[in-house]
Amino acid sequence: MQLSTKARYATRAMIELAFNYGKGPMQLKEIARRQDISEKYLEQVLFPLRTKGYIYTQKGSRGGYSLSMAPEEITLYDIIQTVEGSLAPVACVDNAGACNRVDICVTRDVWSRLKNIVIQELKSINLADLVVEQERKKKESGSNIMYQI
Amino acid sequence: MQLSTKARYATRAMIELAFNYGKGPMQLKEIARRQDISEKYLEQVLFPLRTKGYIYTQKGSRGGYSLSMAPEEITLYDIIQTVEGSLAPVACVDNAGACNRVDICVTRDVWSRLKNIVIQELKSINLADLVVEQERKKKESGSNIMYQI
DNA sequence: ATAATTCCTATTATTATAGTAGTATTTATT
DNA sequence: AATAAATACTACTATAATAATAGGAATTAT
Ligand code: FES
Ligand code: FES
Repeated sequence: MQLSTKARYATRAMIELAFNYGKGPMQLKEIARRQDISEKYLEQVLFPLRTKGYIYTQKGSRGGYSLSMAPEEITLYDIIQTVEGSLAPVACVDNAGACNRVDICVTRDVWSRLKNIVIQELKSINLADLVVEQERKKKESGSNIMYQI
Repeated sequence: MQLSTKARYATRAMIELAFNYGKGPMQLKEIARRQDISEKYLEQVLFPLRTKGYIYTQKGSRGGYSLSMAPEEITLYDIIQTVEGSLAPVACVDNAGACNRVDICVTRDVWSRLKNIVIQELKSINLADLVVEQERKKKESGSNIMYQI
């Protein structure tokens, strides 16, 4: 039940973009540097977020990444689901064909509920929430240090 | 966020033992056969459940496995936590030293809540619940077939 | 004594994750 | 038009975790 680093990297990068929202494109190199993530790997991690339309990329010189909608509109669920795929703890929750006796299985209902409550929780948090919370923590801790997550 | 087969095998085996509760020891071979799990692998999977005291094993001829407490007293959390270890989606939730800026991290709180709601859900279901539900499903489906999960 | 069982340890195989590398394409700037 | 700086794309490699297999030691009812 561990979250993949892919999901964590994507979340961290998206928070960077949320901080940068409205300020033009931010380069991959910069995101990777600030978050201490391999550039090439981050590139692959972010790719599906682009195809799903959460981020907009501008190619060429002075290009970069930016959110393609307001931070309020992007939830943690959107991000994690996009890079991790389904949040079902077992395959048959999404695809009944994956197990051979789904009609009589007692745990499937449990896994299904589990999936739902996780989704619900992740949907309840958007990037704007995280930015606000980040600012609050920064102020509270008196630290002006670059954040890292 | 996939559940390991280890966790699923353990759950299935424990449900078998719950069905067999009060009827003496049940052999590993029998559990493995009914659930179509490799004997040798299941042996390893069940081992920690014994050391944690959820199951009692009798060695030697006519030996076998049995629950060491009533099915009501064993929750899915007990089983899964025992074989999978912590349910924290990221390491720093259990061990603040795992990340370097836990004081200022905004997602850590999210992961922590996620862990808690999953635990709460898994704790709410015990083996007796599953046995009852299994019987109900069997009756409802009119099927007398050996169950499989 | 024997047969049937769990206990223990080591090894291997398989899969998924994480990371690296190199080239192609696009675009702002000069 | 040339150049430099960026993303896009594809392929490969390394690492780690999971799943499975194997064989013998210890125990116990018969
Ligand atoms: S039917 Fe898939 S876990 Fe039971
Ligand atoms: S401190 Fe561990 S995820 Fe942020």
